[in-house]
Amino acid sequence: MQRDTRQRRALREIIMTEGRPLSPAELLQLAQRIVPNMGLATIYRNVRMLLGEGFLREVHIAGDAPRYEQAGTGHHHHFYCFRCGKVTEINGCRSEVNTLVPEGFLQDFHELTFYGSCAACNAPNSKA
Amino acid sequence: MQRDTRQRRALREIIMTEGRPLSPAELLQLAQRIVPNMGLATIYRNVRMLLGEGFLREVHIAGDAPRYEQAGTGHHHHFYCFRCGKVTEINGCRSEVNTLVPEGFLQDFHELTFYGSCAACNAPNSKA
DNA sequence: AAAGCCATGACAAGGAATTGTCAATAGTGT
DNA sequence: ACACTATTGACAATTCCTTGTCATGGCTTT
Repeated sequence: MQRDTRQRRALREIIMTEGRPLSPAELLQLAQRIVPNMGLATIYRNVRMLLGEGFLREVHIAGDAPRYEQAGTGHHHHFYCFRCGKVTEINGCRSEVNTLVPEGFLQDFHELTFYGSCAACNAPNSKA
Repeated sequence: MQRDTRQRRALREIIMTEGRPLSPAELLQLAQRIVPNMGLATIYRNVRMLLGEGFLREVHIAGDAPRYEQAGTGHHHHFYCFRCGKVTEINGCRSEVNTLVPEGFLQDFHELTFYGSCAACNAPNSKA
C-alpha cells in the first residue's frame, strides 16, 4: 500500500498553498525548505504518482518544462512572467473565444496563456 | 554574405505554402521532397537564421517541440489536432480575452490554442 | 519492539532535441 | 571558367530533462 511520507506531504502542501503551476525544479526548491535533503528523483516519482491519482494536472507553458498544479480547480488560464519566470493562475474565461473555432473542427478544450510582467514584478518596490 | 541555397529556398517555400506552424521534423520531411538528402542539422541552422532575419516566428504547442511559421501574418491562434498531429492556423481573436488580465499585470501578448480534431480528420472519408 | 517492504537519496544511465565538427560541395563575384 | 568561402551532409557530441538502480531509511502492521 501507499505510504504517507514527509516528502509527499510536503509536495501536497506546496501545491495547495502556492496555487500556481510549478515545475519540478520549483517544486524541489520549495520542498527542500521542508525536507532539506530531498532529491529531484523523488519529485518526479511523486509527481507521477500524484498525476496518477488525479491530484495533479499538467500545464504546458512556452518551451519550458511542464509544470504541475492542483487538479479540479475549474477552468482557468495562466500568466507567464518574463521577469521572474513564475506562472500565475488567471481565473475565468470568456465564452467568446469558442466562436473562433472554424466549421468542422471539434474542440475538446483550449489553453490561453498571457505573457508579460506580473503584478509583483511591476510593483514599484519590486526587487526584480 | 549570405547565399541563396536550394535548401533555404525549399524551406521558405514550404513555410509559405503550408501556412501552418511546422516542427523541425515536419520541415525535414517536407524539404526532403525537394532536396532529397537534406539533413536535420541544416533545418536547425536555417531555422535559426530565418528566425534571426525575422522571416520565421516560433510557436509553442503543448509539450511538443517548437514549431515555426511565417512571421508578420498578423495576430491569430492555433488548433492542434490530436489525430493527425497537425497545427492549423485560426484567424482572428476576441478582444474580450484581454479583460481577463488582472489589475497590475502587463500583457505583452497571448497565445490561445485549441485542442481537438481538425476538419480534415472529422471528414467522413478521412483516412485518419 | 520487530519485521516487512515501500519510499528515499545519491548518482548513474537513458532519451530526445539541438548543436558542433569537418571534409566535401556549390553559390557568387571576377 | 576560376577562385573564394558560405553551406551542406553525416554523425559525433552536448545539453537538459527524466528515469533506473540499489543500498539505506522510515512508515505500518503485528
